[in-house]
Amino acid sequence: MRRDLDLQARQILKTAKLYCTAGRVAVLRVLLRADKPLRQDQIAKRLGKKRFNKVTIYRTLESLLRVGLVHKAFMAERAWHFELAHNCSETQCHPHFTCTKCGSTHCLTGMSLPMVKSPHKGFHIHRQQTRLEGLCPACA
Amino acid sequence: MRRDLDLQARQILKTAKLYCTAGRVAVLRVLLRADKPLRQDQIAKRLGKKRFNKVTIYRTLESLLRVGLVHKAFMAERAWHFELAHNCSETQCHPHFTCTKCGSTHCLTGMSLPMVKSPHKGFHIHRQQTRLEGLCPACA
DNA sequence: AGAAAATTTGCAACTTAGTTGCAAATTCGG
DNA sequence: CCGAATTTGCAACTAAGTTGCAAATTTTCT
Ligand SMILES: [Mn+2]
Ligand SMILES: [Mn+2]
Ligand SMILES: [Zn+2]
Ligand SMILES: [Zn+2]
Repeated sequence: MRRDLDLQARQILKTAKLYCTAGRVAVLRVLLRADKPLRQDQIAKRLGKKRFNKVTIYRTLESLLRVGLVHKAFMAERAWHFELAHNCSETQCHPHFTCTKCGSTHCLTGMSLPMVKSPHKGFHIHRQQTRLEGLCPACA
Repeated sequence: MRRDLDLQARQILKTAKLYCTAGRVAVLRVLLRADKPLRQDQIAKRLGKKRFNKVTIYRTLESLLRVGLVHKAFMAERAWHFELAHNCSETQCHPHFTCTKCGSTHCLTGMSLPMVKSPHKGFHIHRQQTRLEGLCPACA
């Protein structure tokens, strides 16, 4: 049902009041299907036939970020990782688990951690993000 | 008491069985005095008179990382940030707070969050790291 | 539909963080 | 002080991300 995905992407873009362009639809489709945060080069690869300039991909992600559809996820690597924000609440993104052995990363959606409460006077915490390290099922 | 700091750095290096070189002592001194994670260029600046090649600084940090004296802290920026690991437990580094208004980052040492427990079967969590966003006392 | 306005795209050139190979310099252990 | 082990600086390189601008596309207006 890729037609479905396409329609979904277009609908999302329309709702966000973003121009519905080929690039945006394609990138959004990739992100809708992704199960973990992706780098721009990974997104490019998954675009397959539909090639876009990397600048375009970055700018597309930027626009999706701007309207809050996408988050930059917090990885230990050099490059940025992007993912849809739809598994995140107002105050926290779901935790990400990275296996220290095989390097794979998993989104731990569905678990919400207790919100940290400000310990030092005067700090107002709006959002929190947690990264976990350890061994994944395959490596344990 | 900069002589003190120097001696402390040398002692630390000796204990870690690392060659006690000018570069390492200098970088370690900077980190010992730092109150937040620093990028290599920030470290370089703080070295002041004592100039070192940036490659040397990166390699120095690498060696400190190798023996666990230093951590890469988790920032939303492009460049890596380093800090001493002495405010971290075996299972978690202290949380870092970044102000969304002024951009300043604060180490929230002294608060230990409850360790996340693995929700999905098979995941073994060894370490966790938390990043907080909000308004700092000055900006609130 | 057709035209004008607004936005996005590709390209090429650029910036910056971090890496690598290698020869010269430094550190350490005896 | 000597020799082996390690670190350093340099120069060249890689890779991620950015910028300006003209051409192409999408949307809006009539
Ligand atoms: Mn995720
Ligand atoms: Mn810290
Ligand atoms: Zn694994
Ligand atoms: Zn602030």
